[in-house]
Amino acid sequence: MTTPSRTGPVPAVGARRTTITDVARAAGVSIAVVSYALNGRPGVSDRTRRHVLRTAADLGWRPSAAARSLRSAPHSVSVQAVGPEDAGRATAVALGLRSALRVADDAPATDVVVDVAPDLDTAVRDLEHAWTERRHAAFVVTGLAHDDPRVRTAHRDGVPLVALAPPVPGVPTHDTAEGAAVPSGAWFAGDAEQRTAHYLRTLGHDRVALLARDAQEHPAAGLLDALDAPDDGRAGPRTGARADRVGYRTVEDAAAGAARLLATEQRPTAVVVDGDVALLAVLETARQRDLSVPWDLSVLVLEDSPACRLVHPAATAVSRPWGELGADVAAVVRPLLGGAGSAADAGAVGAAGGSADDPDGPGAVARLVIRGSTAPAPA
Amino acid sequence: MTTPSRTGPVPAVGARRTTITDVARAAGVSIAVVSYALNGRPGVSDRTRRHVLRTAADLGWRPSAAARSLRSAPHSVSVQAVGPEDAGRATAVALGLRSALRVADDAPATDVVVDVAPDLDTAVRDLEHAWTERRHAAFVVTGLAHDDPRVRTAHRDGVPLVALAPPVPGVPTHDTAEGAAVPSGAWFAGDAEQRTAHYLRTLGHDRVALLARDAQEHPAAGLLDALDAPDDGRAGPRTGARADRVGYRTVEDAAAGAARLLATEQRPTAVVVDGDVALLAVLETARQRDLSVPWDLSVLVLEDSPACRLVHPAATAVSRPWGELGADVAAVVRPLLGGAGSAADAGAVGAAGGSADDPDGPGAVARLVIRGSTAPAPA
DNA sequence: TTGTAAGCGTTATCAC
DNA sequence: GTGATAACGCTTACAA
Repeated sequence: MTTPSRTGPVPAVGARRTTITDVARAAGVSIAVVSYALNGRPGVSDRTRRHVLRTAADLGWRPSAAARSLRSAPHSVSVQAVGPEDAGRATAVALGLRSALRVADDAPATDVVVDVAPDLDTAVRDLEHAWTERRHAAFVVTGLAHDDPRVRTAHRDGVPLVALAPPVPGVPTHDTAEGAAVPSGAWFAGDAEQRTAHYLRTLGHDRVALLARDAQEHPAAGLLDALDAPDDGRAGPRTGARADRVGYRTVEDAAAGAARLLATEQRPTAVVVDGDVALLAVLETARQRDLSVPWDLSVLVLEDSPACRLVHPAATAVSRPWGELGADVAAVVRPLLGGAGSAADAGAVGAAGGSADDPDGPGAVARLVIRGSTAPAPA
Repeated sequence: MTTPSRTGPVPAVGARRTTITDVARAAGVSIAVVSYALNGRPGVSDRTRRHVLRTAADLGWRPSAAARSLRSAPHSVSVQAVGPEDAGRATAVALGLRSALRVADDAPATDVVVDVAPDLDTAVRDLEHAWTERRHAAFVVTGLAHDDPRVRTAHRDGVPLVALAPPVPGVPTHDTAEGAAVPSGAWFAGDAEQRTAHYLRTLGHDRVALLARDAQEHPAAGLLDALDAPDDGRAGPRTGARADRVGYRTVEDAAAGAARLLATEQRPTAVVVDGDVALLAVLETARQRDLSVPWDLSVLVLEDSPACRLVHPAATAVSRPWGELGADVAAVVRPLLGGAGSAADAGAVGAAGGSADDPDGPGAVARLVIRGSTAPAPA
């Protein structure tokens, strides 16, 4: 496999691109043979195949994404990010997905792109448009808002949507029971909310506050429910801890919300925050009020980050391995890519999704990383 | 312009997509007329045009990106992010660019996608591949590494690359002098480094340390140069402040680096950090050593963020308006989009880029936001 | 003003 | 095992 020139000759600026027709002519075969050889399909002799491959490399041939997806299904996957806050998650998922999708080094490139939408409305339109134009083989979303319109839309139109989120009531999951040919549905990403609620309850916190961005994210909503409900098995005397929610939009909002939260006499014994911004706001406010974390106040973050490890005390956080979740998505998405299987293979998606009715969902689930910012509630 | 159904009928799941052929048949005209009408080109009577547009809307027609870019240039722009750290920047740029690119509400969608690469090598390959496949009309990169291979590659292959970064020595800028038909080159994003260096020098800091990620980013490199050099005009007695550089890769590295930096007797009077992670590391270390910021130690951040406003004291930071820079890119990129002008319009790029030889580059430049973390050097 | 037809680069279905 | 050839959806001469 010694390629004479690294990536083929430099394509001259204005030059027409090399097509399989060029390769066919140069190799002295027909374009059909070239197509077969290039796609690793049977029906070509090994000698011819090698010759064609070599010629293509020499000529610096590269597939045309447009022409390819004109005939067959597209070979790309879109990961959607809603707003700048979502960028980290979407990026991590995209990286995990693309590394899992790569099989050979120079295999028919399945590319993973991130679609970044300013807001949820735009995100919905992006999704509809991209789908009706069949721009991508599959769509991945991560930060599911409460009753997210994207899920409804996708379900209605049959969009191959993979939602990386806790199960959404009323939306079909990837289980075999459903067995739909279209993998639209929600993916379980661990039961971190339940475990978090249980952990806080075990520590004796019964006044818990939630400081989270205004867009109602599901993790937060799930946590509230879990806190309000009595513990699963042993419905002991302790009723659910009462959790209050404070929303914020801007950085200043977050700081103000934290201040308001800690000002009251009946201040919470634990504050759950949705990310870095709220974490820093709470820590700073606590410092100003001479509240010691974790002894006077426990703080728990719903999305782990480098900042959680750098603040003092380091923050207990729910760590969602977005990269690994992205990698898990590869299995669901692969059958949809025009590549090997034809459209008749769509049924196989049900099988791939079937691995998800493992109670823990995909292999990688959210974990609660306990650090120094949480302690038993003050007496 | 009252569209009967909002976005047209729901395309049935397995159904073939509606093509201009369908529209033509339904409207009782030829496909050429439909194409002209849909693209707002002259040569169709107003009556026919309205009829066609209406029919297309009724049928829920959407253009096929693949088919379109098979003939003409693609209508999409790619913004590249290298690694998770770059995600925020790239996302902001993409959002600014796409909002600036949108003219009408349902105009021929130019879409902006983010390509996220795990590392620089992959990024270079991504760029080469996407370009040779003519997947996008233009490519935008933001976090230029020192002597970034992407710039060289793009220059060599004639890739329409817009680099949002300080000027790179040896790489042609978007000035009219160059006048190349291909807008490959670097874009000026303000002289924040010089101003930062000047500011620190003015405050009397002559032992400055830089704590930055190992990938040599240009902002950091530029700052070092600026600090080492004597002040521009008045080359007074004070020689350049000596700046030392400490690199980090992981979060733990950053903390260790901060500790090492502040442990020495001859510790710097000011530390410049490249982002949130390093900022928190330095602040926490300072707190542990009972160093008061800013009186014992000044801290300055090279990339503003919400965290900079939430820590105490709030951190002085260079604020780069990536969203606005992205919007500025729209002017450069527009002529490249297959849309209105033909390939002959390529020369117009020189004109658009010409606005960049305004000494400040694009309209939006980096600013130094002075907050509470910087003060005169201790005596 | 409108219709016809020739591509664009690939894949897939035939014959040979 | 290989070679023609017809799609795919759209743009664009050029003809009517």
